[in-house]
Amino acid sequence: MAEKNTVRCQIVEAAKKRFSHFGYAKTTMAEVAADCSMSPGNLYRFFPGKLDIAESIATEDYEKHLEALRKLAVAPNRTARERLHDLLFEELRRTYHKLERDPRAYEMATVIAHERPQYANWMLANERKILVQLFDEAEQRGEFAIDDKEITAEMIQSATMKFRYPQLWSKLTLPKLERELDGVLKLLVNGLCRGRTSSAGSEAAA
Amino acid sequence: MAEKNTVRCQIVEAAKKRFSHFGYAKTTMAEVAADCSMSPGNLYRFFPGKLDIAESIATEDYEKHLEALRKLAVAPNRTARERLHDLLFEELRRTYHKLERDPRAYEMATVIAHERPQYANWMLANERKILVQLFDEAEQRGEFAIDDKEITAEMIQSATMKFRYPQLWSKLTLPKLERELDGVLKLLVNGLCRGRTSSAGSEAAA
DNA sequence: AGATTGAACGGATTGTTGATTATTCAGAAA
DNA sequence: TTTCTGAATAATCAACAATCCGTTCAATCT
Repeated sequence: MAEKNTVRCQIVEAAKKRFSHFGYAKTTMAEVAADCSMSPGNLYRFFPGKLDIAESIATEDYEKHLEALRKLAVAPNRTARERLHDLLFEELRRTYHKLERDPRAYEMATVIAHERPQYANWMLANERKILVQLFDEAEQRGEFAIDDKEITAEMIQSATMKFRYPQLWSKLTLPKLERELDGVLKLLVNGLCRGRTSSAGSEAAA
Repeated sequence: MAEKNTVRCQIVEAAKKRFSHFGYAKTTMAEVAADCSMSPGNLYRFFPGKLDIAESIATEDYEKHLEALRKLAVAPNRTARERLHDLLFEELRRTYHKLERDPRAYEMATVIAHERPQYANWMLANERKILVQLFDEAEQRGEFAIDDKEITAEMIQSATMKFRYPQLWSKLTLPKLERELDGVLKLLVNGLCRGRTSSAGSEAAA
């Protein structure tokens, strides 16, 4: 990813600096080109447009996140329930901290989400694959009983939507969001119906 | 509600016509006043401001909705699960159709949500009361086993957030939303854990 | 040939100005 | 006195001009 195509990388790095310092809108293609000692027109031999540079930056970061999620999904010595917990919390915390720390990230997320609606779907689909894998394993171990794993993964995503882009839909603090996610997860795992009161209560949330 | 304070009512009715015909922004206080044969200044003896007229209209409509929900929550000859289903579907369908039918409603919802953030919380709290009542009954009948009903109601609202203001957060069609809500509800009721596969499948969704 | 430039195009954005409108309040009507 | 008015005010909005910037491409360089 960082090896091939050095010029592309140079452009991405220059843009990364500008975007995070001045924001996406306030950065011009001419500036990025100048940082790379080339003409604006030449950028278009490497990217179809400005937005694609932003997408490239976002994707690079997201791939790291995905890798972290994959690790959590197959962590040894953890129950399926615990691993599901870890996945959802990692998702919440990463997004929360990213938007908290860097207000520019919010701008980029908004622009990409608006101009490339499919991008968010692609991310969801990636994470669904991880969930399905987790469910497969959980079923073999007899922890979960799931009809259609792909559909179930979609439902989990539906139900945890509020925690995926936290500060977009509420002004809640991270601790409050964590408590809420923990509650939702407990419900999703145990259900409302009378049955196992699953001795394991909520895990540490602070 | 419609009896006392005839002048207030007259104002609300005039505003209702204007708002739904021309929209909130394109309606002026002077026009509403003229429709009531009074001066603009006089409106302020009955409402603190323009937004409060809109809120009044919204609340009047919402009270009807709440009443419908209360009825569904205590419908005889229905299991708790079915009543929960009815509540959530009524919520989804009402909002969906309201925004579908009348683009002006979308404008008003947006303005109120933006200028009066507490309004949405008030609505959620109202509906939580209904959920708690439903849970109380369900527990007595042995259908659900719930620790803290108030918290559980919050979690249900969290998990079904996507279906509360449907076209705000997705471009899905009503049938797709209904299928998804059905899936989420099934998960919330039964849980992921192996246990009862609850012979009752999903109820009619189309 | 292929790679690169930078001036030129047009769509979007910004700043400015003038008009509109929510809200107030001193005073007129009842 | 209480109820209402409508002109005054300050904030917002709409329209227009000027500028900016993403993108293209004919010309230049290697």
